[in-house]
Amino acid sequence: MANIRHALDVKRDDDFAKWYQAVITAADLAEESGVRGCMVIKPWGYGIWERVQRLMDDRIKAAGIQNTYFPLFIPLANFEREAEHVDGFAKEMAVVTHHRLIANARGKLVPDPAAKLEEPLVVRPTSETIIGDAMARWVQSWRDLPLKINQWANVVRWEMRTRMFLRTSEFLWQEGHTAHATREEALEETHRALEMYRACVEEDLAMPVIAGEKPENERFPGADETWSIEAMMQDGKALQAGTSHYLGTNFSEAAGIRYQDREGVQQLCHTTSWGTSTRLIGGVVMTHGDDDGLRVPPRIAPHQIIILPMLRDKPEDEAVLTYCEELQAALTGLSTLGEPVRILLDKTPGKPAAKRWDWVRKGAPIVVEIGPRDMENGKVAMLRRDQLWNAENGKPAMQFITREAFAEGASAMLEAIQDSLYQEARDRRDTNITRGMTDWHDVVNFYRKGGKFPGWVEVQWSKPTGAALEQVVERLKDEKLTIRNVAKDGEAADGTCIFTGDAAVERILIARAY
RNA sequence: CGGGAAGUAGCGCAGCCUGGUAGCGCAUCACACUGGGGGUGUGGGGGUCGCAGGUUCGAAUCCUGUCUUCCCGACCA
Repeated sequence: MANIRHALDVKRDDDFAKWYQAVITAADLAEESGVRGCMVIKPWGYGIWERVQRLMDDRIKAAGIQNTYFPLFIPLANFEREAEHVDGFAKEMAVVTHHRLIANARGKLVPDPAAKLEEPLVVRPTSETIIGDAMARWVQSWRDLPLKINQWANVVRWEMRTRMFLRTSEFLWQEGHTAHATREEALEETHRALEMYRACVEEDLAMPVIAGEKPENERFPGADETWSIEAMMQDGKALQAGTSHYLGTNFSEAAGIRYQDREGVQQLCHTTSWGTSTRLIGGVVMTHGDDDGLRVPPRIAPHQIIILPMLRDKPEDEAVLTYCEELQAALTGLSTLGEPVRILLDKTPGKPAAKRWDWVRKGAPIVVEIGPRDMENGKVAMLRRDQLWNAENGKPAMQFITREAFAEGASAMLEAIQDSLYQEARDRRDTNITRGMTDWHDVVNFYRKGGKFPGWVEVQWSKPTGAALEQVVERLKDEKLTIRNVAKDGEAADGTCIFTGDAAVERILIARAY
């Protein structure tokens, strides 16, 4: 195989964490802000987020859920009403205690002691408690149910250790909140949201996931059930890509969300909440990125086709540009993956070759380069991001095809790229879930000598609770392992528990995780 | 929050030990050459050395504090 000069100087195999940072910089997704754990999301990164938002929002609305907006600040007292919830979040909340600054003796601005808030305000880490208040006001009768709302917002969680996109102090997300008359209805909604996430992440982000229920110790604070979608990153670790919670009547009791049923009796609502965040972008990087930067699945690419005129400050430039504009016109109005194709004619000044590598690093699905000779021959030079290299000569696998043929095939090609990115990720995941281990020592050895890509292990267990579960969690923790979830469509248990030796009741996925 | 490392030009780094007011590669700018393509040459531009104090005639360099980042833990949708 020929020597390839990759667009990044860090390789995934050499240092995955460093590579991840390099992709974010090279693809111009985001940068550090100087504020602890907070990032600036740059146009290409935010453009991808806007696509994710758009596709997710369409699905949310299609499910009959309405968007709302609730305040950033939540009275501290709201959190005190649900014991488990406050336990879960107390250690990571940003609190506003003053509303004015004043210059001190040294001329420094400090919070004005006279402007101390009677009751501190918490910067929302999640909005169950304030939305619960609204639900209590809005729900009176069985006729008001179900109540289904969503909001797109920023939230703040004061994490000890942050990582761009994966765990930032402030992040962007959507949080859905619903209230129902019955447990059955609320559970149905919990599963509907989970399935919506699975579909969006697999179909739109081309990121295969396992949907399933979290064990008791991994539940959202205050939830009766927590379900998640888990994705396998290219280093074999798991990323929780979305969660959906059945909250029982816990938050209804805390906030007084009650309705009068048909018999005139007061009943507590059953509520749900579910969320996905900008963490998904980190997942896209670690799922589809390669040694040349990012590869953006066409459905979430802000631009799917980049037309790059090879301008050289020569008289024929104008004709080349016209030829490019004709191509753009021929492509405009084409539909791909159910939407109008998104094309960018990149006329920005700069050396064409340098611009090409910028787009490669950003991960635009298709780049077409057009120079004077292409124009003469009626052709385009096309580069597919998912088939970047010619392995024989180590050069970019440029394809020269007629402009008409490109325009005709562009839509199908984008669909093929979307599909191939998904298939590649799914194959990697499927071949890296190891099943059938029945002895805990085998799992320990597997991860201790597992090399760079141990992947996940599926084992059977007896679903212990309480202290017995704590023991299991400790054993896992010693190996830096976590239980991801119990796959919803997984096989039934038919053996013994790998931890206790009792009869197994279900199969769990074990992995190292982000 | 504990242990470790680091912060010097857009990116990656050297200089620090043995204080004497900054340097390299890539990127960038100008010009020339080149022209199926991340090219070549010449010449430029850009940095209050994270921030704040201190020691000193003099601090990127030594000391203290602080903020930020990365790695390992603990914690964590």
